[in-house]
Amino acid sequence: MTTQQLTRNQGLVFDVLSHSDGPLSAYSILDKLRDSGFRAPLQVYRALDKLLEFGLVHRLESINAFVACAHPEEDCHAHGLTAFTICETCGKVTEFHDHVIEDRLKGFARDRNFKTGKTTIEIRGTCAGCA
Amino acid sequence: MTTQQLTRNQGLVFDVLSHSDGPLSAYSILDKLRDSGFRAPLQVYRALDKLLEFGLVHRLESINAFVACAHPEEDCHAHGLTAFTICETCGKVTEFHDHVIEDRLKGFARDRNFKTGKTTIEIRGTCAGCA
DNA sequence: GCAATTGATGTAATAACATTACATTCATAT
DNA sequence: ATATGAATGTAATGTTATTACATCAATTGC
Ligand SMILES: [Zn+2]
Ligand SMILES: [Zn+2]
Ligand SMILES: [Zn+2]
Ligand SMILES: [Zn+2]
Repeated sequence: MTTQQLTRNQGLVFDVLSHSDGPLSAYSILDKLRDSGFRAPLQVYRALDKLLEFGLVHRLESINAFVACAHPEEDCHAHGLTAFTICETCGKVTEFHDHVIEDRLKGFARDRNFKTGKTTIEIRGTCAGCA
Repeated sequence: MTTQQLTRNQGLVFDVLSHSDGPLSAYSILDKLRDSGFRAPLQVYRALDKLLEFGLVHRLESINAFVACAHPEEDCHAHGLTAFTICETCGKVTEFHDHVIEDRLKGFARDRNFKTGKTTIEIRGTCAGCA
């Protein structure tokens, strides 16, 4: 999936997210898109659902916010597990992939016959710049 | 912290959570405590804040719910990082601790001078019983 | 062409989750 | 007894997310 074949609403939402320097809530995305004709939360949530599906956007569960993928040109899903650091001071989000952690979690799930769906790894704290 | 020195509201909330077979939202805890005199969400949230602080309860960020710690007699905070599997079918939650993952995340944070606060690891999927 | 299907959109209403603000009560330490 | 800090009661509000229903657009099969 590339950014080319997005619908208008999906493209607008992705554009807002990828030009933001931090994660945004669905409602702040909505506010930024009022001038583009957005009127209701559902317009944002529907676009986000698709962007998440395409791997162009990530949802940060611990702060109820959304962030553009750090490498949307690749298929982020293909990287396997994605983990994040989230600075609680400046909002900066860093995305990373760790195969050791991934294997470890896979092993734990396999040992217990737990069928893994989506996995969340989020570290909240303070980034180097804000320390 | 043991369960002895809890206030009335904290004790009631902990009791509801520890007798539940799955995680509960703050509002469903509230509903279960109406007969005990609870009237407002804040009564639940305040008790939960303390129970989280004491390490008697965990918050599941990805489902906006709370669960009693699997080993409240020990100090769960002392175990370091806590990770969860969450069955999306039956709601069953399993808590586990993995030092390899913990060290790996610590290393990542240290390398980037990221000061770690709270870390969330949650695997949503299907448990063995529901497969 | 034209119905049928599917995916996307617009809009309103509502549900679910969480916090702010302020007054009061309780425990306990001086 | 009184000052302090912790806990509580209550109402109002703020924030996040979904349901329901109507409409529109692109695609497919005939
Ligand atoms: Zn990504
Ligand atoms: Zn920062
Ligand atoms: Zn625990
Ligand atoms: Zn299950």
